Amino acid sequence: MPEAVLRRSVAINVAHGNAAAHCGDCEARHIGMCDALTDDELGFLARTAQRTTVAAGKVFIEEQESAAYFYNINAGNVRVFKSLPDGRRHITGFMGVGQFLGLDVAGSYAFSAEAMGEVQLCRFHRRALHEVFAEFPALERRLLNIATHELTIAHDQMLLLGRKTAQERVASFLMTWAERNDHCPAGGVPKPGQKLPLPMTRIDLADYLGLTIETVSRSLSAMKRDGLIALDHAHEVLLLKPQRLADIAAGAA
Amino acid sequence: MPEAVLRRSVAINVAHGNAAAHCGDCEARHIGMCDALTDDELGFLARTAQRTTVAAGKVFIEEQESAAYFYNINAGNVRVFKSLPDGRRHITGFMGVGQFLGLDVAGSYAFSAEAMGEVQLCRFHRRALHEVFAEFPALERRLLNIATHELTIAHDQMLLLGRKTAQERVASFLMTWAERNDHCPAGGVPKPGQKLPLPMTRIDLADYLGLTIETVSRSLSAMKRDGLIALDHAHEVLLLKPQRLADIAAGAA
DNA sequence: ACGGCTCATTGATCTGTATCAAGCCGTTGC
DNA sequence: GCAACGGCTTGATACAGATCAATGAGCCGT
Repeated sequence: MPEAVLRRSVAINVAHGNAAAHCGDCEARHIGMCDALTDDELGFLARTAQRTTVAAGKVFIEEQESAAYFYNINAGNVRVFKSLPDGRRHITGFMGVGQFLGLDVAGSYAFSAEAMGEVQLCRFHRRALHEVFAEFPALERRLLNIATHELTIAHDQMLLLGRKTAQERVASFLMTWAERNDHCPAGGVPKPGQKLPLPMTRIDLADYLGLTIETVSRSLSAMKRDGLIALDHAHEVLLLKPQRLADIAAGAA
Repeated sequence: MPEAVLRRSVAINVAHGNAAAHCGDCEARHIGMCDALTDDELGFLARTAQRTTVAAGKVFIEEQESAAYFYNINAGNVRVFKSLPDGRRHITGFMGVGQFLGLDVAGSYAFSAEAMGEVQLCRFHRRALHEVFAEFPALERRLLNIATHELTIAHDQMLLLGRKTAQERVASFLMTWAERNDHCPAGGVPKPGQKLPLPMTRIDLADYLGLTIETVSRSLSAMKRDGLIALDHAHEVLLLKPQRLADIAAGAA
């Protein structure tokens, strides 16, 4: 079963319970920023947090709006994007369970965020979070680590967007997505035949990789033709030659 | 006089003095991370810092090398870049006085850094810096703000690389570079006729914007032909119609 | 089972930028 | 002063990926 789908159903279950005040029971606890905190600290945090549910397709953060909240994703996936006036769009990332939204913000949001399916969020008032920082410096340390890690990812993506070919971009995406979904043994390459769910549309992929849907589709088809992947359903690939894909992703000459 | 040149000569002067132990006198004090610190804190910091000089063209951080140091730039400019095995290069940023190098690091550097001219650096052992954090949480807060700001810049650059045309990329660069050089009144547009120094080569610009040198050159020539800029020397532009340039940069339809 | 969506694939053609190729200009060294 | 070099511009051509255009494959509602 694709992990993303599993996550979504868990999320819906939780939504029916009344978990709002219990960060200790939060299904995202061990993944995101809350990992660094003790139960005491979580209790404090819970008082400043609100649970919200966002319907599929809803844009719940709009670029330019004044940035009142930070968010932590408890369930579901979110696309984070920026747009140009004529409608061109670029997706800066797909954020999943445990990930943090609203880090790169000063005053007003520099991005929009849209729920890919139904999404469960933990929402913090920005001001309240600063009080939490004062109380628990560990959280701030944790956020610095997260920001630093996202910066590295962003720089990798710049290399991809600035200098990689279409095939290299798609191969790179498959590798990082496999890693995100825990399909890579510690820094290595996924095992041959690994099944990989692609919850996003081709439009999402194109907007993430700086390509068009047709080029994404053609790149995947070419990989299929070359026996690198199998692609029976549009939203699921089998990584037949992961090492070869990793080499292409790395731009091996 | 172009600001970058001025900065460089200041740097050289300082290098001849013995400023190594006196962060309070540091010419970069009010610009970078040290801004958040008191004199006491600076004294503590000075004990863990080393001044170094790097010759023009020297690559002083190599991607993949284990990341022993953080750096603060006291004088000069640095290009930060990533490379692919076949030599393709992408410049993730041009770093100047007061800026911090080595933020997006875990274990080994994810980027290389090269001195564009002679560069003066303040070098901190990573471990020592963590001790400083423990002593002065303000520094950590400051670094989170810096990382967060860099993340915003990185996301803007992704939009540029993924979705903007060559002209839009060059116009965007001119606008952000003007802002970096304090040529923009508080969030506005530079005044018409503003002189802007371009200390980097066309190759640098191309590698920063995901283009080739020829395309950068042609884009600049087109802007010149259209009366948007004047370009008498290769390393200096006059922004004749900054508002129009800003519109192009923003992707105005 | 069927019509009507939306999304993905595939094919034909076009185009923005890359690549290839001179020439030019400013600087350095003799 | 002049040759030689490196970096920039300009022109001619090529090509990767965009755009335009069908067609196909799921999927939902009835």
